[in-house]
Amino acid sequence: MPSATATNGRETLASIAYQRLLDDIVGGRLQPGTKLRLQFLTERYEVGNSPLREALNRLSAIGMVQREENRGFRVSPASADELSELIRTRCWLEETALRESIRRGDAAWEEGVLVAYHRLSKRNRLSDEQYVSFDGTWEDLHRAYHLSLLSACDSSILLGFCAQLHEQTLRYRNLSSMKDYRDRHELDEHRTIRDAVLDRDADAAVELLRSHYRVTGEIVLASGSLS
Amino acid sequence: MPSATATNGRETLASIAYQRLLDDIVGGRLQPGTKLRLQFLTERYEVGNSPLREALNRLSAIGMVQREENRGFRVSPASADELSELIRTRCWLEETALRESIRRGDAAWEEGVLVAYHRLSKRNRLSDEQYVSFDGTWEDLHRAYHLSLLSACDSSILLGFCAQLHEQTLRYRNLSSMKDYRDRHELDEHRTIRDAVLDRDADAAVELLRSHYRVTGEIVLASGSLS
DNA sequence: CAAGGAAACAATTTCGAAAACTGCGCCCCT
DNA sequence: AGGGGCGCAGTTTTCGAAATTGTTTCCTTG
Repeated sequence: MPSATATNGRETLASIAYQRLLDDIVGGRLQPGTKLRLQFLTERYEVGNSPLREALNRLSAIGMVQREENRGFRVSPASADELSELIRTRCWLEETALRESIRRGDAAWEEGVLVAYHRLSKRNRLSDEQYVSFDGTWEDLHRAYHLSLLSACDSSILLGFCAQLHEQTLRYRNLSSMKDYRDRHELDEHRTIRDAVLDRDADAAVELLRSHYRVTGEIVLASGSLS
Repeated sequence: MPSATATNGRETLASIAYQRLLDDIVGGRLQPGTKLRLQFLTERYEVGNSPLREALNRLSAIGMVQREENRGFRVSPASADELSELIRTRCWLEETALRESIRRGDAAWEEGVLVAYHRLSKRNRLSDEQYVSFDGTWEDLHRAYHLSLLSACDSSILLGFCAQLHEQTLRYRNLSSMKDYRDRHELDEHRTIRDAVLDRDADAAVELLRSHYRVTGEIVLASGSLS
């Protein structure tokens, strides 16, 4: 099967449109503030307007697009202010989740963190082209790693909020033009965090994680490209 | 104009359906787990299925309804487990927001808290029937009071999450059959919290707020009516 | 009699067109 | 020259019907 729309079992046009729109917004291919006319979207994604409206409504609920009654949708604007608010909030929420996770996590959780880090580091050494597997993109592995750290916090609600913030900051990262930033010291940071977490050193792990986010944020901010 | 659909300027059928559905779900008039067939909803709210689907999609993004591809929507189930997760998460997030609010809040914020409490207490003394004003229902005032406490945290994202959790727990409160619980000691608790907040005593305020939520949660849990 | 499969039914999802709304330019009037 | 209203083009929103999917029932078969 060549064309892979593989997510899980069921698919509707609305979900497909949702996924592709989300990808294009997070991936930076749809610039912040862009007006999203239905005619344009219909041509681009080859689905009717009903599924598109469904997708847009769902995206507006997670803050990826803005809705104005009777005036349609546009990609959520991006600003330096919003980015720092995003990072600040993310630090708060993930501190809570991480402390709780370290406090409550069992052996299975530790192993999950270990495996997630392993996959990420393997993908980091090998380039995207060499690395052929079922695991998904680097971003998928990155997301999986970060969420695995928090996964033992025993609140799927909090976990969902953190995932939402992850997606939002990922968009800012993709908007700034730092393509090969990936291999800088990120892997070192991820390893250090992993070690602190597995040592159950909550204070150290939290400080490392917050610094990880703040540094990334500052690089994005410094790269210009934001108002 | 007799019939007041007054929110603000613009209205679409989709927004109206969204509001009414949200009201009915939070108000407990649509029981958890209820299958939401479009035909039924069309008759009940007198709008076509396109606006209804829009409303349902938006509601699913904030966790009020569940969506299963190709199988439609149902009101999100309610369980004792989810309620305690909700309360736990809410305590974490509001602790963060409240501490930050107390740390950063200015005079305008203090006055906002004061006014919100005043309106709530006035509505508490007078019954709904006596009290005629532009302020909205008791629940509106209650929500406004709680959010005013957090409003200086300088993160509209966090504030939005807290509002979402408020709505979810409100649904559980309405599901349990404690009608006249309102006047028990709630006003006392609200006053005590207000005083601690205006004294800038973060530790005390947080402890009072968390206890406020936990006690309410336990009363709801004790009232039975949940699996 | 149980199991498998096809057909009818019920519900959701999607499409295409009509209706409603917004924004803008134009004209008229003062 | 300036201000206000009218109408037109473009877009969104909504509706009603068609297509798709899931479910049940009944018939056939081993």
